[in-house]
Amino acid sequence: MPTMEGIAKRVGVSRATVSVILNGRADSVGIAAATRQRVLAVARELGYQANQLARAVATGRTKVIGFVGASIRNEWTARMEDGVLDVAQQSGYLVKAMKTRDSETEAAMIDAAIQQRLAGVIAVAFDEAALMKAHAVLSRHGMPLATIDHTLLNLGRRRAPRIRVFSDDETGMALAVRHLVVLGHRRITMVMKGVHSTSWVLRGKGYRDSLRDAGLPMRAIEDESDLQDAGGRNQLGRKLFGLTDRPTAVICPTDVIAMGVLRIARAAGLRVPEDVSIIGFGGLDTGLYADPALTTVALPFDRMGERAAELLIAAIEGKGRATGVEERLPAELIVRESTGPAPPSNEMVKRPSLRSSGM
Amino acid sequence: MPTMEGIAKRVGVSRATVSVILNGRADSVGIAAATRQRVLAVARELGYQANQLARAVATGRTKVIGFVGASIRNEWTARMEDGVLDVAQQSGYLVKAMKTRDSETEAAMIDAAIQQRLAGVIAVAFDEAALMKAHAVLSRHGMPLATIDHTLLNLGRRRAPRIRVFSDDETGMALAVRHLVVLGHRRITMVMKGVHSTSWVLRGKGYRDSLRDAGLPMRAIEDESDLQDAGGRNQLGRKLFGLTDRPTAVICPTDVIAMGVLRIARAAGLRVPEDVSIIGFGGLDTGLYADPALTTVALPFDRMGERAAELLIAAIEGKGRATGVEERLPAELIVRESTGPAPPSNEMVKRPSLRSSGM
DNA sequence: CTGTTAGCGCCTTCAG
DNA sequence: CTGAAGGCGCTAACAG
Repeated sequence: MPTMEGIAKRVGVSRATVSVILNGRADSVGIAAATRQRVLAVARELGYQANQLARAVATGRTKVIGFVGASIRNEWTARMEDGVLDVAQQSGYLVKAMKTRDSETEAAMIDAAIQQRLAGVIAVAFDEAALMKAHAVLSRHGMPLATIDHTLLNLGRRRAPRIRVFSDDETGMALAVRHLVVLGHRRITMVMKGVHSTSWVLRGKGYRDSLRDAGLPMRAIEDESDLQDAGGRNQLGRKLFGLTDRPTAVICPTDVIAMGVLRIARAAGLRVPEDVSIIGFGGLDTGLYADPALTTVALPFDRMGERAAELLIAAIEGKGRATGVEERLPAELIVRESTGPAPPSNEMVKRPSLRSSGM
Repeated sequence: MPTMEGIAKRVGVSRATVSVILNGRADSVGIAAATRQRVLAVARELGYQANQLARAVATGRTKVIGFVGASIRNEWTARMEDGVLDVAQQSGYLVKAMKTRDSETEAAMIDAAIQQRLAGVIAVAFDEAALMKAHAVLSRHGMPLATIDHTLLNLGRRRAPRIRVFSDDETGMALAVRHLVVLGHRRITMVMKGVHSTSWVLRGKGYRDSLRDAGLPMRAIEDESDLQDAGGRNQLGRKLFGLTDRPTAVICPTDVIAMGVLRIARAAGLRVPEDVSIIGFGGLDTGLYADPALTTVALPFDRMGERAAELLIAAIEGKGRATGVEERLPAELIVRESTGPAPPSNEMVKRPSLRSSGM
């Protein structure tokens, strides 16, 4: 564990000189090239590694940001963190990853972030109350906060403004509807499974508004059954395809639900996309491996992480706007194989065979 | 940004007293309850948060470990990190996540870890040369290293022994074979797609050995085609099901490949599992959403992360064994829907219909 | 029980 | 161009 002190006396200069050289300000201050060479050589020889901790306490700033979210176990959160890591690292920042379970641990992690004197933190999908508190605590310590979520909370822009990055779920859903309309679909239903978050609300709104704009009838099917389970699939299957005017296209609020609907359709003897088109939402990897590969509206998770990090770092380095920054990132339609032209209307009366097993 | 100094003079005691109280050693040292109350009260009132950085430079130790791996974008790496986070946090440790791309960034991240004076680091799937160097550098600074991988490198156990956690892919594969054998399968082939790592070698070995033990003929099909692509699937389809004595079961080295084979089988008009059983390897989430849900050999990614963290922290705190620690974690067979009894032998001659499109 | 002193490794004026 | 001095916030003996 070589220290500047060591290098200094080994070379025969003051440790201040060593400090200047090792921090790259050698020429702005003016150091003899020879001296610099020797110092650098000895540093390398000794395997010197700056103690960033000591440096941080001395300067009062750190190049470390925090990423705190529920669980990296979800593909979307993992992709966000991945994006954060990418830009953080290439900007010379390190990231501390923290996992939360409830608003209690959320608060605990915020405290930890402060104790570590992080330069800023990125919070994903915080509980509203926890978010307010986190913002208050953080801004009190002058630490910028960036969130990746859909909460519309106004946190006040006095001290430290919030940086907010989120996806445009509403327009994304409109993309899905338009895609189907262009393909000739007229009976487009959406499967709903409760409302899990603001983003789900937005997806529902996108569906309704676009359908209205297109002058098409809207039909949302509420369902709470477990699609991992044959019985659950069977139940949704009846609601979905049990009617004579069954939909020619179904929109799902997530890719996982779409995968379930894919199974339901197949079990009902419906071909995808010939008899029915199915479209997911999210753009998760799993849709790539579906049969047929899932058409979906991809959300820019990686990009959201990247932007949050970029904006946060800009704020940390004083290059950002002082007022609150909000950035809505566009969703993108990825057409794969589960959507196709609407079946000719005479075929539309064809009733699917609803077996009670196998679904 | 209240400091101990501030609290001290606010209460009217020395900052040493404050330090003792705030570090919970109040009664082991002996402090008047009244004093303690006041200090604690003021600390809370001021919103005091200890500066862990300063504490670290003073004590020379940190409660921060590093997790460095290729990309959290892969479900397995994400799950490992998730496991690490779980045990680290509940042990009072924080984790710094670092992403590497090549052996160059691997080395850079190791340097960063040292500069941050981390307590230890967990490295995932490092390049062999980088691993050797990392171990050398780290042990030179007295930092324990835990790896999650299959490299058999002997790094010497002198200074800091390596902690190694890995999955038992070989036995896992034996589980898969046994499962199929019990179901009556006799023609079990394995799809190989090059050898990507030591773990793949182990999987192949597990397949061959178990098959030999069962006295069954072995058949591994080498294939490099892209299963995302219909043409690629078609190609593998011919190799797999084009023969008269087509296999009744196929084993895949990964779940993603298994998903592709599922598509191939369906396109060939083969029912799964009635006509052919398909089994994956890995236990990724995507297999859950397959149709039929994929039977697979699940690798304990989360657990691997947990164990690596537990072992590393034990080493950090001096509770671990001084010699190298190796831990092989068992794989687990998860039977879902893609495997079933072997078809009666008279059916085995049935040739699948090989359409050239749709596969 | 409390205060004093020294020091962790580094940074930052400010004289020489 | 270089050295000395003081400080960051906290810990760790060791006296009072």
